[in-house]
Amino acid sequence: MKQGSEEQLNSAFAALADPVRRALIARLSRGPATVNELAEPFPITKQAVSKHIQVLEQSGLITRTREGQRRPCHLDPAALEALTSWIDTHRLTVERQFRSLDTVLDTLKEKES
Amino acid sequence: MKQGSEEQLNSAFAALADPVRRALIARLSRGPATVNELAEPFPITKQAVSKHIQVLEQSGLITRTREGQRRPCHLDPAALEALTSWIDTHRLTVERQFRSLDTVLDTLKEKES
DNA sequence: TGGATTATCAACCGATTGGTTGATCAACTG
DNA sequence: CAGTTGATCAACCAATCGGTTGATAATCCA
Repeated sequence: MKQGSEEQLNSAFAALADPVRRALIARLSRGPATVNELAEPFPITKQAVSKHIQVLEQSGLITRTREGQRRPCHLDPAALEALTSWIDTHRLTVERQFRSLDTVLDTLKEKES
Repeated sequence: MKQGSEEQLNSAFAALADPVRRALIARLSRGPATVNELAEPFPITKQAVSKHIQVLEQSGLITRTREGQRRPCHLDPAALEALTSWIDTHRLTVERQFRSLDTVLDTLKEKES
């Protein structure tokens, strides 16, 4: 599932945009689980959940192993970290920019008095 | 644009899933800009960019002010922070879980020897 | 072997998305 | 005032999305 980092961000953010998939992530953060286990709490078909899981897998947010007929899902913290990293870069940039604007305003105020 | 926090996450993550909108975010992190300024680098129509901006505004990631006929856009760092907060919660949970699994494995290994 | 369990594939459907063109609105400027 | 500029609205289109049902594959178990 190799992708450019741009496509990684596309698919990972898109994956998180769905509340069902976010609930799956939340569940998997507490430990691996199979499709049936993951599907159980939802009022939709197992096929629909299976599709959601494939979306998560393709985005790199989860990985899957084989255990006989089961395919347990595991959350990948590194993939999550890549997202916070992108967001934080820009958040910090804008916050820095705000702070330097504050400094300018403070300086002007000082000159007034 | 009041929404439940669930819908906030839906729309904010969906907003970040598009590379054009992420580029707009990146641009706005370096300071406010108008629609025309934002649209200039893109090979799509100004109307399309205007739609992207409306998506970003609805998601709460940006806010807009009035300056005569211009509508400058401003990036909201708090909205970004809400996203990293959600992601980090689950990332930390799964990392904690990994560490405790490691501990169990180490304990087993010790018993072996 | 044959039946249950786990999971996916395939085809389809309605809604949403990202883009277009053309018209319109609102505010500045001569 | 008329013309230009900044931005949006409206209608449309192809592609994607989230869901369904039904069939199929693969593994386990008795």
